[in-house]
Amino acid sequence: MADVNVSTLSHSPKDPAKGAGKLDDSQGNGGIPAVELIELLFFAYRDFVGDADELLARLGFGRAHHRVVHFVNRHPGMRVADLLAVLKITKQSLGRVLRELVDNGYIDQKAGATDRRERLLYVAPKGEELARQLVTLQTRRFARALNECGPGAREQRESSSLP
Amino acid sequence: MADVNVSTLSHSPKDPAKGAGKLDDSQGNGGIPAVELIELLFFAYRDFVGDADELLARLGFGRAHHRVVHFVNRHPGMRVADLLAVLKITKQSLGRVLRELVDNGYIDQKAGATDRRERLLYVAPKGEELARQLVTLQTRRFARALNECGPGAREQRESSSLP
DNA sequence: AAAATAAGTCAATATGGCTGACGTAAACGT
DNA sequence: ACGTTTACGTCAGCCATATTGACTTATTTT
Repeated sequence: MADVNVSTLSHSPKDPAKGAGKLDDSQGNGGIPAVELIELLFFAYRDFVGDADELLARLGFGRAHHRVVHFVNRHPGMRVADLLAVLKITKQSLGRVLRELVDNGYIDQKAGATDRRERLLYVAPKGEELARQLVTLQTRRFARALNECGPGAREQRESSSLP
Repeated sequence: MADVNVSTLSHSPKDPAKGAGKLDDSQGNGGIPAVELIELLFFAYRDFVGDADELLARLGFGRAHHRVVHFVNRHPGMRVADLLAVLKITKQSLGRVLRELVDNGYIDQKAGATDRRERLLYVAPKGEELARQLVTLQTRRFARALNECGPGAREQRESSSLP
């Protein structure tokens, strides 16, 4: 499950990067074609989030719950509006997820001190523990990914996994 | 729409990184806490894919179509099985998306030369043009993101957008 | 000839987004 | 003090994308 692979497809007659355009290297990315960065981001996100998915599924949660727990853990006392702005989803979408987390004791809500319309969000102990486990999982994957990106990683990648 | 922001939330009483664990720095990530990398990946993916979504929506397509066009463009002649392995979805999920792309003339299928059960995938001219446009969009965003990550970017980020 | 493989398909289901409409409580403005 | 705005919640319905399971068709392998 660790295959952040890009280049080794069994049947690839021609391949040569096509007219894809490179990034202006003045910013210091090592002249990597943009297309490769794009793919890298796709694979990173796919694998990265996959690990956590398994743990979450056992609790009956999904990625949406993950994101909420994560950000509330990182920014205790944030308002619902803040969370909406960060996630860039609608309040209706958030609503379901947030309610489940509150009902199951992962997130606590408190009315704001100065403005009592606000519902400030905090992780309950249960939620903090979950956040910790998720971060651990993802940190491990990051460590593995960075290992593979060390010196000589490129050659390694060229000749690994996939079909 | 360029806000890859993390740290500036209006109501954040306490914040101090909590017990999150840093990556072993032996791999040369600048000692950035893992949690920040995790968030960075989330924001990157969210914004990154958002640009393309608009263009795709106008064609009646979604992210799934994007991924297919992208990978087929990158690896012409790949088999359906290869695509499934790369995307890590089921053939039923791929089926619908692929059919739409073929029906609308973005993707061509040819029976394999040696094994005629295989349906080798190629982008049609229409598909190549779409892929080109999408890469251009994403490359632009990458360029912008890298700009913001240049020297001094950290301080900039601390004092920008969000609510 | 039989078995395995590549692909396609039907059907049912779940998740996580969305829009639109509406309700409630609290704060703000004039 | 009253009307407006804000923060949040919720009902209802829609859509895109993913899932599992069962089955078909063609073709290759054994």
